[in-house]
Amino acid sequence: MTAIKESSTIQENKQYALEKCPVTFVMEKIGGYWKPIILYHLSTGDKRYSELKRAIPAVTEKMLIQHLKQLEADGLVIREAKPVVPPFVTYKLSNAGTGLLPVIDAMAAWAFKVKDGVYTI
Amino acid sequence: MTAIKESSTIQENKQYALEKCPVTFVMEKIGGYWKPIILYHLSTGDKRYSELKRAIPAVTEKMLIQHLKQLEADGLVIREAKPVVPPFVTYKLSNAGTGLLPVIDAMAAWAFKVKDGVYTI
DNA sequence: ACAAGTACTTACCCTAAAGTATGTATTATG
DNA sequence: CATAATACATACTTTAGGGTAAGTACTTGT
Repeated sequence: MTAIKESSTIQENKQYALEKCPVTFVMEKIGGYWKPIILYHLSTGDKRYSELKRAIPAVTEKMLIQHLKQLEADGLVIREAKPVVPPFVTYKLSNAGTGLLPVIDAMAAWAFKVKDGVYTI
Repeated sequence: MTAIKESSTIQENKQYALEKCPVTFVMEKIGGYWKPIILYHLSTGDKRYSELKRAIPAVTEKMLIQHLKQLEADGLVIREAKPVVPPFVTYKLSNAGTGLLPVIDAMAAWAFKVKDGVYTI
């Protein structure tokens, strides 16, 4: 979980943007290539780690858990581990995570409008 | 506008995500620290370049035009330049850009819910 | 005995995004 | 004659994010 230099303009600006801009706040949570995709896959119900891995073949294991851990730390997903062997771990959306689905939907709606040429870009 | 290496895994994955995931498509357009903030400032009406600069003091000029140019290239904002001197350039939201406002609003709504403790994260 | 499956972890590298600093053209104004 | 104001541009450096590759622990199946 890559160390961050505690004093860099980029971090200060992130701080500024986080406080000033709710959108940036959301971006912090669901930004990155994989988080939205993970969220999407969890929106249809809980999934095991290995299920997610198979569902998103292009993601590396490092990226997958790294983002799962971040999503968990941000309270968007809930991890449940059964103390068995081989391990049995499932991930599911929390209330906050579920609350993000309308945002995801609004984004998807806009994306499809653009692709359907509704907006003559 | 930083040149991109045409063959790197990161670019291939971005491609994958762009095709598979409408959310990533939106992220491409409004991701980055400054784009949402710029969009937000333009949501209340057109602004001159210098007005934006003053309205967002933490952004550097390089970042500001770089993002404005990208937003323009993506058809989200429209640039209008009057051929006078000193230059007089205004930026405003296009239809597509305006179409994004509901997304921004949904994000803001979620962010405020989180901050108000609606979701016991 | 050894591979396979599970859910990770860790060390190292590479690249794209962000930041710093300075320069450009044009005209008005003191 | 020099400075200010406008809207940029550009060379160079830094940093955070993403990728590669390999290893860990524990058990079941062959």
